[in-house]
Amino acid sequence: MDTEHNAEERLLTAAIEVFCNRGYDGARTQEIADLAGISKASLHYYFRSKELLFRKAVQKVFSLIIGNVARRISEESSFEVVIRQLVEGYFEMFIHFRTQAVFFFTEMMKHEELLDEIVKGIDRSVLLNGLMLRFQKEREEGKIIDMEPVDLLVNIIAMCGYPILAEPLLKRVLTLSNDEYQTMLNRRKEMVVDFVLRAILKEKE
Amino acid sequence: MDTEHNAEERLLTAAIEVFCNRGYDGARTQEIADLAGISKASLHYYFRSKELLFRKAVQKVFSLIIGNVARRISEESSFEVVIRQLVEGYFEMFIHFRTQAVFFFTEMMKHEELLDEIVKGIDRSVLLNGLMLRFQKEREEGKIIDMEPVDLLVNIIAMCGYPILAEPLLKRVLTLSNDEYQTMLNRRKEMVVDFVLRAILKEKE
DNA sequence: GGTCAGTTTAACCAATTAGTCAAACCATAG
DNA sequence: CTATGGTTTGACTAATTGGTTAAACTGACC
Repeated sequence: MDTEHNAEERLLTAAIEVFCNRGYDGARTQEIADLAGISKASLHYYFRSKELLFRKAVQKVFSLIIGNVARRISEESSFEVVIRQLVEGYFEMFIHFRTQAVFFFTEMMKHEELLDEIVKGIDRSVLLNGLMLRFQKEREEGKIIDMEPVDLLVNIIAMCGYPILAEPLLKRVLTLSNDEYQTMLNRRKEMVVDFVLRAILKEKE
Repeated sequence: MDTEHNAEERLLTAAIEVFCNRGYDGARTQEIADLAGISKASLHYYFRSKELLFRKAVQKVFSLIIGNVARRISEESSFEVVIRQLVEGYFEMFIHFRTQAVFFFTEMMKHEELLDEIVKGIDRSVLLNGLMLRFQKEREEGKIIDMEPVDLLVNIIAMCGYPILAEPLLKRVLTLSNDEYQTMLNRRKEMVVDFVLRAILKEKE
């Protein structure tokens, strides 16, 4: 726990950690306060209620994650490079924000109205206008196979995210040790890029 | 709530529903008992504690899900057909058991020791020996590209499962209406099969 | 009918927990 | 110094909730 910043910031940071690890219902305001090194009464002074604190925490997590992705896919490089950057970007995002991502899947399932509020506030132009148009352009130029850009994007995100999100389960079902699983994850970055390019590029070398 | 079966079964069914919707911490034993139409005291009579009931519930859910997958991929058809069956099988599994699958990602992250116990009890021969060997065979015969069978399987599961698990989030980030999202999911079954086959088949038509 | 094991429940208990509040603690301006 | 505003907290409360218990109920078997 950092002890530098002011009380409000420290509480929010602590809240993110506790909510991500324990979920909304499992989180205790006392634990958040303790982690921040501040009394529980102060927590209510700043955020009024657990629910309000939760909202602020979710918003902050989401803006952190989103910022991280958008930064990487604004390039104007060759198509292959764009795919590679995209895969690497999502991969590292999911590794870095694994607990937060899992947290989103579950908590947001229960608090869907919060998602509306949050997604409304983000800038999707990079993703939707930048990236999707680029996919569309390649398609129209006949360089890639005829598929919906959105399907391609979802495929990429899925192949990057799923093995990280489902690690505890996959590891056991596939009977892989921690090391073996890590090896698999390491080779996936390159593998997914190749897999995607083979699936969509039209010219057969 | 079915009222046919005996108390124990009804409690377990109710527990699965409540745990999947609310998570372990969010679930109330009273709600489970009410849903089963049985007193909370009886719940403790049969299962001793919330924790024990939770374990039984998780085990039952898992065996339901697993059974559903294994049944579909035991075919000895052509490779293309195997891929298609696999994709359709996982797709329908994720749609049918969506809340349960999300539940697994979150709760099992917190109770990893439970996963060990559960996965130990299942039969992985169909998946690992049957399917993986088939992939391996095709690879050795030079029909498909040189890639690890496990990577291929993970890619398929990921592309089937992720869009369903992440629906609430994806729907909003991609600014798709419910109908549009449904349309996307519907075309994915065919699309993923094509995508995979293009990525792995060696001969260029 | 009587008994006995298994089942069911209303009433209760102890522990936990989100939220409150009045008093104390600053810092800064007058 | 003192007054004032924002800040901080220990002590408290009301409500919830998992779990217990003793008593009642049920049906099978003698």
